Amino acid sequence: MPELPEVEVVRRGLLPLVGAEVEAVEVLDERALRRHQPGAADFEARLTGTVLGEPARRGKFLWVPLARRGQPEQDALLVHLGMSGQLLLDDEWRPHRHERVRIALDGRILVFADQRTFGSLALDPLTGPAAIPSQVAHIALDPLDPAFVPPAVVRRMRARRTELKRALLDQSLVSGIGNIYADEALWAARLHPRQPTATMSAQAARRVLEESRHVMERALAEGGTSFDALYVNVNGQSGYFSRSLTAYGRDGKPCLRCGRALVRETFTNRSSHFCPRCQRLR
DNA sequence: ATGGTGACCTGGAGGC
DNA sequence: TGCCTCCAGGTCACCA
Repeated sequence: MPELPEVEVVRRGLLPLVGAEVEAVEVLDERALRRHQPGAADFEARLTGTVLGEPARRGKFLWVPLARRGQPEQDALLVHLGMSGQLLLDDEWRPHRHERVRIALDGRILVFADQRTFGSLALDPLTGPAAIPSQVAHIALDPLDPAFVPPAVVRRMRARRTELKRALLDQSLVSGIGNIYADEALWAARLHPRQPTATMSAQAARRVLEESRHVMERALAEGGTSFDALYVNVNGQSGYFSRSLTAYGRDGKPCLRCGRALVRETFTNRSSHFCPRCQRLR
């Protein structure tokens, strides 16, 4: 499932396309444009003829600024991979399972494929001094962003009256963390997923943010995580990182620190995997 | 402000 | 073998 590291791998895979001009766009499944209200015809018409700028990312959102010849960048091609989205870059077109959108640029083909169709492309205006797509404006900085300031996030986190895992998954507090890396970071920081944020120490809050950054940096170094081969990076090569997981999906297996069997609990419609001995409520 | 739930989807796994 | 139900995930809308 694409979380921050996987999205960053895709962003890097798009770098060779900077300066490429979009020659043709074909939307094969309009559900891939759920974030683009005006619809497929508008998307195809407005994307065609643009020149790609340098891809950027915040959290799990990825975007490519678009320029028209002689005009400044005002819009971006926004990409959210959702659960199963892939961007595939090929020298020639070949059919692909779950293919939703095809973009031809400078002799190459960029394919957006997405089995579960939770992902979406969109054309979105760049807004504000930071030139962020409007749909990303409410998304907080992620732990890998150079502008990420841990003490500020610690303050905001402890001011909330909610549970820690809920806070980690709240993209308006800190972005890029999904269910997998949340469980990994909580295990590494020895914190219980249902720890109330209001009663945790500032030190504990700093620790879990640090571990979030660390686990995602490590995943990035290994090329991203994948579980069911749905996730493929921009060149069609599968990233596979699951052997490095210490908590997620390991319920019933021994904790790698203390040996106690990890447990799985469901809340907020999600599974949490944690060690009942190492990760106590405080 | 916060929590809870459902909607959006597909296909793999497991039960019978 | 086949049919059925359940489950996974991220985001957002909506209601309490």
